[in-house]
Amino acid sequence: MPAEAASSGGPAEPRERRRRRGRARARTEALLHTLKRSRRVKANDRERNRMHHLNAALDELRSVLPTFPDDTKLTKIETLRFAYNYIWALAETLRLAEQRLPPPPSPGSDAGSWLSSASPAAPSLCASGSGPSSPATSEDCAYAPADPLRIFRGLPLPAAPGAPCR
DNA sequence: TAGGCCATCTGGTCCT
DNA sequence: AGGACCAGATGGCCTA
Repeated sequence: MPAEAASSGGPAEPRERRRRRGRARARTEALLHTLKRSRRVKANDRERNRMHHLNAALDELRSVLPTFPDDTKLTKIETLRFAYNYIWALAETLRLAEQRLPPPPSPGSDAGSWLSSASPAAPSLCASGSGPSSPATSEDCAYAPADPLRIFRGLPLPAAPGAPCR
C-alpha cells in the first residue's frame, strides 16, 4: 500500500483517487439512506398492523358490552371506562346475589367459590387507585356508578328506573 | 371555527 | 439486529 493511501485525503493524493473515494462515499450514504428508509417503512407497516390488532380487540370488547339500538359507537376511552364499570357492576351484582343465597349444599364443592370474594380485585385504571369496592373515582375515571346495577358510560342516573342511561 | 377523536408516522427504548 | 411497545407530533374528519 502506498504511503499516500494511509493518510486520508492528504494533499499528495491524486485527484482521480479522491474523486473515486467521494463517489464511493456517496454511494454508501445513499445505500444507508435507502436501508434506513426501508427499515422505517417496514416498522411503519408493523406499527399500523399492531394498531389494527389493538382496534380489533377494542371492537371485540365493544361487541360484548350492552348497547342500545340507537347507540352510537363508543369511543376508545368510553369503551374502556364502560367495560371497567360494567365488569365492576357485574361482580357487585354477583356479590349481592350471593349474600341473599343460602349456603351451598355440598361444602366440599368448589362450585361458586369463584363468587366468594367480596368484590373483584379490580385493577384500577385510575392513577389515584380507587379501592376494589368501587370503580373509578379520579378525574380520569369520573364515570363511577353509584349503584352497582347502573350500567352506563358516564351520564347522570336515568330519570326512570330501567331506562338505559348513556 | 374550535375541540374531540382517530389514523398514521416517527424516534426512542426495551426485549428476545 | 430486529421486532414490539410506547408516546409525541401531525393532519384529516366530524360535530356543536
